Amino acid sequence: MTNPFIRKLEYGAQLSEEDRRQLEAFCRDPRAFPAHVDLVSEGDKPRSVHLVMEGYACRYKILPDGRRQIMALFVPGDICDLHVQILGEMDHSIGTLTECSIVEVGAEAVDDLIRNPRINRALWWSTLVDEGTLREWLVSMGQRDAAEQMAHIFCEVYTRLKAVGQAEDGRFRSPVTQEEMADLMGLTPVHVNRTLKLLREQGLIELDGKWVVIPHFERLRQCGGFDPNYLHLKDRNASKAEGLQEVPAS
Amino acid sequence: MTNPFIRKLEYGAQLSEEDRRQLEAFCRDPRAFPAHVDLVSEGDKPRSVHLVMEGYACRYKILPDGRRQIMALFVPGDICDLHVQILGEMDHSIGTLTECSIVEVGAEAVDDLIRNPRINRALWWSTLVDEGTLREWLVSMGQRDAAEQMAHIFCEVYTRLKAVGQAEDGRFRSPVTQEEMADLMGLTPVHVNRTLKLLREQGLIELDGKWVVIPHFERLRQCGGFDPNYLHLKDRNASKAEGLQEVPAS
DNA sequence: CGCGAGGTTGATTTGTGTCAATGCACGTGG
DNA sequence: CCACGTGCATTGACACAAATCAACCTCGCG
Repeated sequence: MTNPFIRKLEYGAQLSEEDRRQLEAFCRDPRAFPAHVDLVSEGDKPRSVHLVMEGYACRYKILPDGRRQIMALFVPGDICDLHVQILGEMDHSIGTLTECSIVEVGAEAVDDLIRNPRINRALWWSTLVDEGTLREWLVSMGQRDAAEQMAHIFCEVYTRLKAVGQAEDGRFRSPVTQEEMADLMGLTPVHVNRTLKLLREQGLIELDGKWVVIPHFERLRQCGGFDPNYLHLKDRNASKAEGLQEVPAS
Repeated sequence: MTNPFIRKLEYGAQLSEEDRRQLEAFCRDPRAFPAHVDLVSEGDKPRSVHLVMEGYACRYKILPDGRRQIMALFVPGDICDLHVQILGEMDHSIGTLTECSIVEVGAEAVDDLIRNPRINRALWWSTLVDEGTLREWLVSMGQRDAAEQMAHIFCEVYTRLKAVGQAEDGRFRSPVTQEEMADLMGLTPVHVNRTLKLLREQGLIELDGKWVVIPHFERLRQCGGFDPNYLHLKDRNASKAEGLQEVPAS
């Protein structure tokens, strides 16, 4: 099982072999995108739905004066805009950060998935986790200083990547520039650089080319005050008990 | 029509008389809560769903060292935790800010609503708007300085209250303390006080007891860079065309 | 080999936090 | 009816984190 989408959804519901086949079919035919291009732009009428299979993408907004805020990071297995067709127009943009392999499908294909109650439950789960992640980012921006925030986000990204088999033990690829990290954390590139240096000096992270190395996760976790509960990755067993129970259409 | 829940959902879908009766029945039996009590606490297993009919409530998180971040503000018509039963445990708390009148119902009652395709669409719409609001708050915390952020949030609250008939022309009740505003904006109470003073000096707002007065909305809007598109309050006519079209179960 | 994007560093400014004192309104009990 | 306490708002002096400005460095690539 190397399909990150299926791996991710397994955390949200107990899937059958048949469910997995259905999801596999859904992911057939990903398309390659270069780095730094928009998949959807603010103001667009939403049409297709995007699922990241490889690479990193993000959700962002640009203010009239050019300031940019990244509001979500998408890693393999993440769906960017499930259900957004309900809204008349996009209030933000979605773009790639790196080269990406992306499944782009129409609303009908999503509807097919959603008719499967276990998959529906899993997709709802992923929507709620996305919201929880956004909330945690808000907490980081509001209450944590730059070092805490950076440690927190490294912990989160590592945990999310690990969950879908996209991180090695204690290290993950991060071809993200410091300027992009700045847009993500609401800081200046200069301060991102200094903060990275600080974390390096404290031995909390190491940067090895395009890899981020976490020599001692527990120390980094503590620095950022990271508590993975908001990712809800441990619920699978809890939901196994009621895993076959139908989630009401919603 | 004074029911704020129905007024709000009218923005998300074209409702029939029958739909309104169903929603009205759903809201029967609100319960009074005092100010500053939790409706749901972090770590709880989620059970009931909460709908605010009167007063203000909020979603918040407290860090181990006591810092608090408010992540969402609920005004009359807002549902706090639709669908959260899917998750094993709450990753945040929900509490009242003022005295509140709140409808508290089990998941089954929500399922009944959701079987109605127009109401289902409207609830999806409200979920997406909540997410959009959260994203906009992230932008505020990341990119806007204290004055911009405060102007922005006043514009948002005024617009949301106006949409459900809970604000008068150019003024709304705000029995929120400066300390709560601080938790909401990620600032200190002292700085909130100074920022309020600044906005007052610039004639952008006036404080009259428990009322916030906006003498000239356009000026405040411009100060905060507020663009109401993320509230998606203008979509009703757009969706009227396809208003009766069934939203697929999801 | 030279150019450019991204990374690094230092000096300085600015916005916000911190600490501490004061004011003011309201409610309660003597 | 007054005295007091309590919660919230206000203000000032000062500390500190992050922004800003500017220079320089490094490395990959044409």
